[in-house]
Amino acid sequence: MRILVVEDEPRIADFVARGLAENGYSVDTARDGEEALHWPSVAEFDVIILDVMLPRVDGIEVCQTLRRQGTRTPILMLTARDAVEDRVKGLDSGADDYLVKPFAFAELLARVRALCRREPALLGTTLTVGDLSLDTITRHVSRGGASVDLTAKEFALLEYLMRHPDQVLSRTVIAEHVWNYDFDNVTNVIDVHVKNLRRKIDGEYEHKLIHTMRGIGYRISARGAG
Amino acid sequence: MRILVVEDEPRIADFVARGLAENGYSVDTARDGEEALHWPSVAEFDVIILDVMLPRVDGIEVCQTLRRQGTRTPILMLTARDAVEDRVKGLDSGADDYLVKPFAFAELLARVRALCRREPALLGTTLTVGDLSLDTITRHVSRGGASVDLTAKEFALLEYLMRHPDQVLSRTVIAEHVWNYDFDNVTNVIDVHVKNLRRKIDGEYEHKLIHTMRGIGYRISARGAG
DNA sequence: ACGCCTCTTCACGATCGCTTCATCCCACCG
DNA sequence: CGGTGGGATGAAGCGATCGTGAAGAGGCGT
Repeated sequence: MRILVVEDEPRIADFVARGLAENGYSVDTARDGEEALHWPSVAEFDVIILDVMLPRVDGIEVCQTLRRQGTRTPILMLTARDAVEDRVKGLDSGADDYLVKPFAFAELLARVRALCRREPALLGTTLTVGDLSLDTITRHVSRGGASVDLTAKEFALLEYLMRHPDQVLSRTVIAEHVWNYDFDNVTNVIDVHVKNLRRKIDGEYEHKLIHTMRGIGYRISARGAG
Repeated sequence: MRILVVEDEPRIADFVARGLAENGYSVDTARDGEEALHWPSVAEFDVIILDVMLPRVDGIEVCQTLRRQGTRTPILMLTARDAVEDRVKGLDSGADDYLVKPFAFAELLARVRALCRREPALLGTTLTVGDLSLDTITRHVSRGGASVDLTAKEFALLEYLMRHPDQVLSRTVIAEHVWNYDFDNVTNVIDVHVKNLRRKIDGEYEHKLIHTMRGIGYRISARGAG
């Protein structure tokens, strides 16, 4: 899950970025509204966290612009504590939720999770493909009852695949969601991680779940072909 | 449904009590923390609404005392709007939810309803993970019968871990609950305390309970891998 | 005021996993 | 059936992260 944090104050930006990274998100940051709007493929983020008070172009304007461009990415707005108007304006401008500064990180995390959950209508924290299951909160992964332990990147990759089952995901798309922007797409990092994932989850099983679509990308599916 | 409202300001107390009564709740009120604690059979309420700012004994203290006495009644805490520390402290001291003043009555009502629906099994007195047990009231910790003595921070850390077994907890999240809000997240205090906890708890045992999830955080679990 | 205990800080070494690279394998093309 | 290009694989480098010992800072009771 990729998140864009738009925040001018470095301390807060760091605090948020680090916390999110620890919780398995790929994070990019922008220091002002203009930078946010010029961010390449801004639409590819899964969530955008937007401070209202920004130099140059303020958060509400950024939000409006994004919505006008057709971006549907969930936006979480950070507002000053006593500016009720901002909250209203924020929601009116197309934000999905707001959080009043200063806030506890656990609160931010809870709201980000809620916003992520929105897309896949699936309730609960567990993703399932065949006999493979992955709990997004406890980070527990098991296949056919046997638990599997994964590294951070492996988990992020598998989670992304499992959020889009039966769907062919190109390397570019995967890179965009599992890695952050300064990703060097000439390497075969993804291939290597896929290989390691396979060893851990498809390893000894007859019935493979991760499939290669030559020249296109990867697909996770309980069905064999398709 | 019986509700205890603890609030010193008469206007707010009246507003809340009256509104709740109109919605079919039986309401009692206390004007300060001391009165609240001396209320006969305080445990018999279905919900307690507690202002943080109270004369004599403040809300957080009341909350802690109640929990220490083994009261499981859901507590909704009313906090001032800009006091993040209060929110965090409130939740840590055993409150189930909080509401920032000023609030809309409809919101209060919604939260009270949510708390009534909740099963009160949440705050048992002893937490258990494998052969490790921790009593939140007596503050007694033992592993496999042998008692272990911990320092205050170690206890707080272990309690927090044990309240979320099998779950990976990031340092940011741990810091927020075990330390207070102005925590410097560049140090490795958490690591050090984890190390000391391990020495006391996992030390000589073959079967380790505290696991490191590299790049993510820590997890306590009776199962080996997670 | 003193000493003890706990919490915190710091520096350093060990470890782990992400990434890179070279090489091998295989599917699909003509 | 052989060539080609994309994918798989194993190993190794390196940087980030974690564990650890020791020492400083601060609080508490005696």
